[in-house]
Amino acid sequence: MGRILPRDFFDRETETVAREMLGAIIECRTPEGTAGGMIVETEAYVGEHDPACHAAVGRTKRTAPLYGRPGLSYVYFIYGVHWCFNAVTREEGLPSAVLVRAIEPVSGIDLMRSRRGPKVQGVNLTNGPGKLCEALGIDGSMNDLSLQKYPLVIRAGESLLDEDIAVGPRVGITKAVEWPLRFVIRGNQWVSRAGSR
DNA sequence: TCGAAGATTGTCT
DNA sequence: GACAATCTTCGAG
Repeated sequence: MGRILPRDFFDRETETVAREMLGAIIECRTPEGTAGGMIVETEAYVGEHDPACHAAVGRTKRTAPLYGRPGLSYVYFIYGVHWCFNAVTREEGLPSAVLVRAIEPVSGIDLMRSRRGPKVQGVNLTNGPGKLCEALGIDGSMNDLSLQKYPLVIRAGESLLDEDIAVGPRVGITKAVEWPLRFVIRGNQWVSRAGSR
């Protein structure tokens, strides 16, 4: 298993971090056990000038971690049903983050299956922001934590070539949808398909 | 204090 | 493909 990505890794251009997070391993340790997966899909949210970013409406109690140090987690509850996990990037005062939209299970797969339920099969285990959070056991208690220590860490994975990475418009939002800030591993079957209709 | 909207998912048609 | 579920946050009254 690779080294834990240092805080410096996140203290760069958000698009760069989003691109290089592909292939990295996210690992979550809970009392029930440890589960981890390779990141195969990310989206960049780049500050107050990005109308789709939560920070576009200004600093609130909810978006406070976005304004914090690079390398923090930002976990938020959406639609009253699902959690979404982000890694905060850039220096303090510039609120941007990378949304992890899909992972490929690597470890603790039985644990993920038991959390997601017996009916869930195949790629449905983790091919969406809400799904991967449930599978890994991420919830509100994981918000605003350092990603350099447990329970939640991101480890270096295999390095990818440019031709392994596809860039496209973001998914599931209503503002600035056409901005090419979505990064996926080309051809990976675990990539989320939400919104690709 | 109330109403509206949201970086989604599961289920039904 | 369409729609409901369900909660947190924000802005208006």
